Amino acid sequence: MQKKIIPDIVIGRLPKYLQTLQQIKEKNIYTISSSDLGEEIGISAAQLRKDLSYFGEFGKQGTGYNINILINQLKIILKADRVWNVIIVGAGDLGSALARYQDFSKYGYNIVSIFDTSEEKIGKSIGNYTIENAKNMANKVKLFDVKIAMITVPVSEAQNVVDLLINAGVSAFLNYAPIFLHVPEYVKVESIDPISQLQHMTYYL
Amino acid sequence: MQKKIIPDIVIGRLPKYLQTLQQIKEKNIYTISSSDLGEEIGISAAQLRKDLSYFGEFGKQGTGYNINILINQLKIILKADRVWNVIIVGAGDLGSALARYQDFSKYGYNIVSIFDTSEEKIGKSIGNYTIENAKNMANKVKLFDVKIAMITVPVSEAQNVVDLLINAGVSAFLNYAPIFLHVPEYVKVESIDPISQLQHMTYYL
DNA sequence: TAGATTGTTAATCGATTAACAATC
DNA sequence: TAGATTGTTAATCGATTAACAATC
Repeated sequence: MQKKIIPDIVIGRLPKYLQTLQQIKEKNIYTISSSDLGEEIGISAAQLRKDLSYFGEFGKQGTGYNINILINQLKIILKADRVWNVIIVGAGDLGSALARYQDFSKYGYNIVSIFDTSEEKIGKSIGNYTIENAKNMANKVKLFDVKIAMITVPVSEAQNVVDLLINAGVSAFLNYAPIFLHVPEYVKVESIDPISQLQHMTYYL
Repeated sequence: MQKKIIPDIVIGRLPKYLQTLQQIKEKNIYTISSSDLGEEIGISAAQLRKDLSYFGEFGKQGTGYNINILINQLKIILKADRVWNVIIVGAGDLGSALARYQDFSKYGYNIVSIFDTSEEKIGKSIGNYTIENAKNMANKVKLFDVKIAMITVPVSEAQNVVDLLINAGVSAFLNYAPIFLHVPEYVKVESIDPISQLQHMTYYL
């Protein structure tokens, strides 16, 4: 029996739902309708209900959605109900800022190591971490069953690093290098490129 | 006569085209076909040609696109052919990393100031900047005709900061706070939220 | 019960792709 | 010239929305 395929665009919206629900929960609100939640997220009520309906029936007619239940369900769906080991590759300004960023562990993304190739940087400490030699990446990945890597190396290195890590078993990349990464179909890449986002906006200015 | 409206999803792809073309140019290649460029970007040749055709006829049958010409055209379209003044609000780890990031000015985004409210931080220097008192934001925005702000303040402050800056004349926000910002229709917001991107990927793991 | 709101269907809207005449 | 590749049209595919019976 084939598993019903859920559009990736729907999956991409779920984290926003989860995030917003968690913020609403802080205000001691227990229940919310699709139209109120939609407004908070900037999405139509119909789309919200449709998106959620791919995964089950989480609401109640007349009252809406129980916030705690929906939060828990979304966490399960997104596999955000567990801890993932993550590495950072590249200990420049950005990699260092990421290593110090507290929210990753708060949301279950446990940073195990930060790597660099520079002799000058290896051994130095950043926050709670000591910069490790990039030569040990593959070992560490296998040892800690790391499936997720954040890439903050220069464009010229990015594809090589990614190829190496895929071989070692990594299958999800948060990519900060402004380059399109070529990866096998089963590997996921999400890119962060502020320059592109700025250019997207300046078009309209 | 009404201006033909170009889908926002098309605008969002143009920066990637520009970026990739600039990287190809470095290899001293002068001409590229839509299928070769498409492959490099991870997009179909048809879509690439369709996207570009919204703005003009930039290619030549038989040979493809002249890379220099296309780069220049894309820069004009995206208004990336000029210098924009930008401010950073929030001088935490992330704001500081952004202030040190060299590529913004390289691509025409001139950071004029970084602001914070913390007495401890005001007056301290980060890279080439001295952290300024957030109370002076509106003045600075007007003085330097700032249209773009990068927001790295806590979630609890983000909406207030944005409201204040919109009043001062800012109309484009690169938002690093994990919250949906409510803004008037003419204001653009692009958000960067690594946690959401990680959750998007862990769904598939 | 009456009002509110869900989950879902069908209609609409929009984006992507295949195909090809035009032409470099 | 012959081969390659564009720009564009029409067909297809997919996503969003409107509407409403079901029901809390």
